[in-house]
Amino acid sequence: MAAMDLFGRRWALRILWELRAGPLGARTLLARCEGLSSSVLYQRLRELTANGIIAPSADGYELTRLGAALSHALQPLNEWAITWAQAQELNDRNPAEA
Amino acid sequence: MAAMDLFGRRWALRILWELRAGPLGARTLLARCEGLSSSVLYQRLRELTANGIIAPSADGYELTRLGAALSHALQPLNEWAITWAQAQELNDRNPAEA
DNA sequence: GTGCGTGTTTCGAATTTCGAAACAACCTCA
DNA sequence: TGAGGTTGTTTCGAAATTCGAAACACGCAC
Repeated sequence: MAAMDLFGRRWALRILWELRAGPLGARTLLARCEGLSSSVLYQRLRELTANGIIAPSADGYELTRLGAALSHALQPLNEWAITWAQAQELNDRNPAEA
Repeated sequence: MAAMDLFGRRWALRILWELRAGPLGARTLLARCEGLSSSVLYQRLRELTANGIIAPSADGYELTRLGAALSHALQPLNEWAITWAQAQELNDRNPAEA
């Protein structure tokens, strides 16, 4: 349940998503997440670090072993999101068949 | 990306989690999610309904076909959370080997 | 030293969430 | 009929979170 609390915070999932391919610096993360403010970014970075999911490295922040496993666990969610987006498009075009 | 926005809201994932086994009424959801306030619950229920993930039924709120697929997609995340919780326990007991 | 690119913190304003109370609709039992 | 219980839902002020922009610190090239 603690996981739901951790990820039920704005930008937490998104930050993990951006880090899945490799380490990124703080300002790069800010640039990639449009609408994310630096104050919240550093709050999330602290939380994720404290929970052993990411860690600071020479190239910025990177996923730990746990974080990498999480990234894999998030893959099905990503695939679902794609089919979900398609369903949304259909609904927008033809709201009748809800 | 819209999915991250939807789930990056407090209690959204938890509500889905509680509905995975079958329909639940609003007051039951409130009882199961300690700390969730009714105002936020109904906000989430509206959002999830608008996005075609849940739907009101005779027995309360239930997952739609899309919602059920999402529930499956969340399974790996749940498994990860278990190993994560174990790692957290270890760290609490022996913070040295971070 | 000056200028630039980072990492990070600070702070007031805007938004979100909490918490509790309330209203409405139903059902049951006298 | 109506008094009491259960559930669904809305409202509203207070507390917490997030935004947005500015600032400080540090290293590096010129």
